[in-house]
Amino acid sequence: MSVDFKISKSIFLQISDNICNQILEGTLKSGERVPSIRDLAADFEVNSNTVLRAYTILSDVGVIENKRGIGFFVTEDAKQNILERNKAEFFKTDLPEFINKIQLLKLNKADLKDLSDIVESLN
Amino acid sequence: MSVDFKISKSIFLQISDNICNQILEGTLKSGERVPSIRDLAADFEVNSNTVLRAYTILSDVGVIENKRGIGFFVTEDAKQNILERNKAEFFKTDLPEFINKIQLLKLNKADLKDLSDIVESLN
Amino acid sequence: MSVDFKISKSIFLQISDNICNQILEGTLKSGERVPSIRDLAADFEVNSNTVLRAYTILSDVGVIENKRGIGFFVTEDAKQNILERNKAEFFKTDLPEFINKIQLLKLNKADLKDLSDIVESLN
Amino acid sequence: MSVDFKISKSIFLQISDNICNQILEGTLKSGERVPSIRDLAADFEVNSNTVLRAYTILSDVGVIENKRGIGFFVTEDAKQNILERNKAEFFKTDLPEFINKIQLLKLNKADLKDLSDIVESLN
DNA sequence: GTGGTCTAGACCACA
DNA sequence: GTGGTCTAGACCACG
Repeated sequence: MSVDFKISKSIFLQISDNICNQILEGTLKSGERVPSIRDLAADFEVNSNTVLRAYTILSDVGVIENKRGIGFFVTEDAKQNILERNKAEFFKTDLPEFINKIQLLKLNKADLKDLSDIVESLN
Repeated sequence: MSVDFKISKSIFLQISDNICNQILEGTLKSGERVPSIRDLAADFEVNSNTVLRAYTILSDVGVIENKRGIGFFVTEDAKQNILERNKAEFFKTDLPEFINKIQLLKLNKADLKDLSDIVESLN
Repeated sequence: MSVDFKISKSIFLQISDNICNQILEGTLKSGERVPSIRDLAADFEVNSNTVLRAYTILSDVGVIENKRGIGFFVTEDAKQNILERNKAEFFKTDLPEFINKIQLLKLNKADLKDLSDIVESLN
Repeated sequence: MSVDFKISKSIFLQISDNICNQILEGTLKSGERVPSIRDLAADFEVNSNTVLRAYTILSDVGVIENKRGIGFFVTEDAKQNILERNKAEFFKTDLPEFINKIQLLKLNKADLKDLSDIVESLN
């Protein structure tokens, strides 16, 4: 695997996002072991400390947990945990900022047709 | 004025955004003088170098212009200028990311009712 | 049995403490056989090397002894032995640290009523 | 300053404890700047990453906060914050374990006279 | 000057 | 084998 990291965001955050997304998508399931720090560092071609940092953060927020000497495992409530955090962040920050931009830029309905269509197609 | 800067974004960028927003809102009009670097630094309780950096960027993109010895002034086409830049940025980055988040978080119509209402009320 | 090990202390130490406590409580008596390494490893869901390490330590300090091919047994003077070691450790380390904490946290008599009652009820 | 760190505990934890204790003692007051990472690293003769780690933890728990480009400062509610955390930990873990040890070791009143005296002298 | 990120690598305890 | 700590040092953005 060769991964391109964005320059605008810390690598360790991109790694933790990557793990979270795999959990949300179902690629990684509760109880499953995530790759060892060394393996993931090799895959991503980064320093193992960088992966460790990502894993430490995910541990702190209860998405993965360490079984000593064995590795890190996805927690039971990882998925829900991630969704809750991300939703809270979305409604607190992303949505207001987005609405603010719409109004500041004086966009019109036509500009946002794609968005409307997508929202309309939701449950 | 006591301002809370976000940790995730450079202060000088937040300051230049602030000026741009004031121009978009009409608080600052073409031809008007923007606050002196010293005053704004005092207001925001930041280093004056930080304000200078924000003003330099705004000068570079033609939103304000320096009249030596007098101060910085909002250019004639500042508003238009900002709108163009921000719109391009919005459609290239903000909108796709926003849509992506909606889908990752599996939000439903009800979650986004506020947004829909606002979009619906546009021209 | 499913046991929660603390993260702050080695598992093998927690296992040896567990055995010692059972001896102090009388659950395990002198001359009795302690669980086989395999059984205990299965009970605790740990690697058998980890149990072996705990047993090795307990053997070294004369709390259990190995009868080759049969298993580990509680020694005659296990209880006495443990008490002496633990008391020495208690007065040298635990008690001073505990007192220090009481003072740092500026606790009052009411906070420590439970403790006082227990101490008062001793011989 | 030459500091002796205990081998049984991570240096970065001992550093964060050290800062907390200075705050509890009043040596460091709310709003004051804590030493720069580099300075403290030099004082303690450790790597600056080690100090950074200590400071990061203290930031995460709201004991200090970063003013970008300037340094770390003790938060308004640092003292209360530390006391609350430590007290919660004390009543949840330290006290029960301590009481448990008293009983397991079958200590008597005489053994704990010092402790009793200290408790008795509290408010 | 400040802190923040990342690397390379040593060393350790633990399972 | 696993992760955890620490070091030394480079490089960066920011104020």
